[in-house]
Amino acid sequence: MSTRSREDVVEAAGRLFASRGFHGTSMRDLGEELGLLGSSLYSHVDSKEQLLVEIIQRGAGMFQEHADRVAGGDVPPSEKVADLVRGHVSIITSNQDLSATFLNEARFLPDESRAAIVEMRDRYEATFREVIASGIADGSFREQNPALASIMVLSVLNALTRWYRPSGRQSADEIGEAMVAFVMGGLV
Amino acid sequence: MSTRSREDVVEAAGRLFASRGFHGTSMRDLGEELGLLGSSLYSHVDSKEQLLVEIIQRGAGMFQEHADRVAGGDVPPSEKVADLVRGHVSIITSNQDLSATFLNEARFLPDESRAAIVEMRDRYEATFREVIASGIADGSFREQNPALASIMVLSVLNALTRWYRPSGRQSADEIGEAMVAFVMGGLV
DNA sequence: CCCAAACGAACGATCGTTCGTTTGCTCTCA
DNA sequence: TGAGAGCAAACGAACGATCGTTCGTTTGGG
Repeated sequence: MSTRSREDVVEAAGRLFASRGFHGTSMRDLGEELGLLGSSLYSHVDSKEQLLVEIIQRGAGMFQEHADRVAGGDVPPSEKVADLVRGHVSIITSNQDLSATFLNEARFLPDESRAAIVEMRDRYEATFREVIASGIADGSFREQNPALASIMVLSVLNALTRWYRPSGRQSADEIGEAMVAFVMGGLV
Repeated sequence: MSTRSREDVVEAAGRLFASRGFHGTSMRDLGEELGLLGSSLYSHVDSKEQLLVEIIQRGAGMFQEHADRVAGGDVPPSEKVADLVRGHVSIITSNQDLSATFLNEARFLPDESRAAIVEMRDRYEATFREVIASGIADGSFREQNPALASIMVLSVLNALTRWYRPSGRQSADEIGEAMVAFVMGGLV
């Protein structure tokens, strides 16, 4: 029997936390997923909480980088919104467990790490809000509350973690384009 | 010290399941919320699982009735979509804990009751899908995949359980109208 | 005085985690 | 080439805590 890496453990934890929830997953469950005893996981990891923190930090980091890249670009606001949507869909569809755990289990983080994650999430949402506000200012979008608009856009995107299956009828790209169309229509 | 009713227990359970999750809430937590010991809850309730089943069945029932009422109405599809949206927003904003538990914790139901709930949820989504399909057929909405469109609409609505606070800046009605506008724009 | 409600001790199961031991691969050197 | 040392990985028993739940007892309002 071959040996597992720390990365294997993190990946399996992401899978189980995403499908059964953090509190619904025991270390023995996680061990079984890897063909190990629960106690053997402590050769790779300090604690169950550390696993949650690490997974969620990775998730938050992916979205953060994406938002910063798009926000820094030199294109009109409506195009930035489309890019934000496409990138968000791409991140979720190609990192489903990480994204689902980040979006659904962050409330179970220990206090110290939760604050940092909440701040990253707020910054991410602020990027959407500001881009939408610019689009309203330059007339690309109709007059509306940018905070509420950004929440609705993110709602469409984040729900992907709940229903997307790679084996589904439409490809990730097709879904991305459908979401761009829906969101742009909702904003104009 | 006054006495608690079974209804008090169900309501408190909805509140805790919504905020801490089913597996994150112990019977002793729930007792404490009511000023009781965990064991005292069994004067009102058979099991923790029964509480989850009852809360989720109530939630599912509310959405079900709403969809059936709107679907049976004699108005054009685009108006039905607006009514579906308004009613959905109203249900969530006035039954937040019930809705959140229904939408987020249904995966932890015991197998027997989960099947029935999944079927109700599928029927509810089918109502949205069929109304949207009618709207496409009569030219109110642009050509598009009705299944994907209904998922996106419901994504906007269901995310309400995650961010709506009665003390927030906009009233439930204002949010409802903003969502009608966003969704109708996304569909046309 | 009755009876539902609440108590509080206790049950077996499972939780996250620790720790001494065993396993089996890799590297070294005769 | 092969014996053996070193070491990370995995084991498995065990820890105290907490889980959902049971049950005999106490309590207090109608």
